[in-house]
Amino acid sequence: MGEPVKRIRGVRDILPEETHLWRFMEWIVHAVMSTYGYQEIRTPAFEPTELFVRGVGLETDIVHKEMYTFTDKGGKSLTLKPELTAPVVRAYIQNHLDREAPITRLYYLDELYRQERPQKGRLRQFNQFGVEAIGSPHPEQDVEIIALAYDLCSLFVPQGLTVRLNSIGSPEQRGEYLKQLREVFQPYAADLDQLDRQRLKNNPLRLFDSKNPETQALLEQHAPLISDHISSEDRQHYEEVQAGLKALEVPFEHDPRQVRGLDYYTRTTFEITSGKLGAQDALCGGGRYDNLVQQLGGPDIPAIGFAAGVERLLLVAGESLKEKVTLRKLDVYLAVLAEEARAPALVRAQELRAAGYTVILETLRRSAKAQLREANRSEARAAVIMGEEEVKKGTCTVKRMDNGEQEEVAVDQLATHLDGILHPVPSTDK
RNA sequence: GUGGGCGUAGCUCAGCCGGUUAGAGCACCUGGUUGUGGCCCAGGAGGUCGUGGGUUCAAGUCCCAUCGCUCACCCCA
Repeated sequence: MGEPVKRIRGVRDILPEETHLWRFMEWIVHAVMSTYGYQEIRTPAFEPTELFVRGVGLETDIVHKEMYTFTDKGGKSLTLKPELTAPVVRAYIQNHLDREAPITRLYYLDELYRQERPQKGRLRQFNQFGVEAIGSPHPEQDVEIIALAYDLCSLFVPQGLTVRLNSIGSPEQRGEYLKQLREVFQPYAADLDQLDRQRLKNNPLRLFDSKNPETQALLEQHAPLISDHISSEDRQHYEEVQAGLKALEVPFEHDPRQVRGLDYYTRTTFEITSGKLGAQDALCGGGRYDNLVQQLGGPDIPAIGFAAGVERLLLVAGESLKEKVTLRKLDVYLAVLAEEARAPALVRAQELRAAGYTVILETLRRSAKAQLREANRSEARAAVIMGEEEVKKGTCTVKRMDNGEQEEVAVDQLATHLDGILHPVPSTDK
């Protein structure tokens, strides 16, 4: 036989005890998205590698070291999608959605792949839902997107969410800001640890991500804040976003140190974090990307979007979600006690299913005791028992699993009888 | 790629300063009922102690290596 084949690192099996939570979450996402007028888009699992290099940015870690890239038989470099904004924008451009309407509201619920070292809240294959609103440059669009993200996350995690908001302005001003940041920090370069010295050299914005308390203290004292160095238009935009969120009573905090890892962001960036999640505390992240559509060869159209991590939300929602989501109980366990009952039992099972009952049929030829135990274990509301006698008489024995009462009924009365047991007249119990 | 923690039954875990046939709880199976569940009682099955090497009279236990899982760093949802 040989060794069993094992699951590869960083991926997960989602077993029946959990799949119903996934279905619940997916259902909610579809429902809420449609109340906001967003429509679902599905893109391929893989794309030309170039899409991510151009869209996400060559300098980012995602492109740099996390992509599953392979060469197909034609020698073309393909990549399993590590994020969804670039593919959605590609699809938007390729299908000329910009010519259908001046604004396009898309959402997705999809699977991504990144070759990282797994840890809590981070897998190599994972799911995100998110939206891309392509067309509007105005702050009310930002507000709507953030409100939508907050709405959706709150439905799963009602407590302890924080919305962190920042504006990183436009690329033109950013160059100037980075220069300043570098200059201010240069004198302290020798005090930084190796990693932060690298950051100072390559991408000083990343210094804000440092977990080194000394670096954080230096930042506190000396670093200029990016939100103080944006253009007056950008500032105006940011203020209107904040005003809009206040009007909607979406709680948020201005986080001047928030810098996001993807190259395409402009102006508004935001994050929803949980605190109960360990080191990977972001449930949701997003922002405006006014230049991406053009950068990927489309028209000059502004856009904004977000993505939320399904696994992370489930991790935080966990137990409380399990209490909320109940499974439909099994109606009937069909026990077969004699050889001559096997064929008629198959027929009964199909009839009951056609009538809308959930039915499990015994196929292991076990003893009566074992079958009833199985009925109990599977939490069936009733056991329908068919043996020698019943077949002879054209009846079935129906046993209620809650109180043990049983009664023999004619085959043509079976559905009616079950109906009386399983759907009792509504009483005070809920 | 780097660092820490952990690998003993299907699951959760005991197993002392190395010492005799490696344990418990849960789950599973059988019986206590000619064809009747839960609770109880009796019994049963299930283990290359992650793997390989070393030290020793003797290794689940000590040492080395290796693989796996996990948390964290980097970075992100």
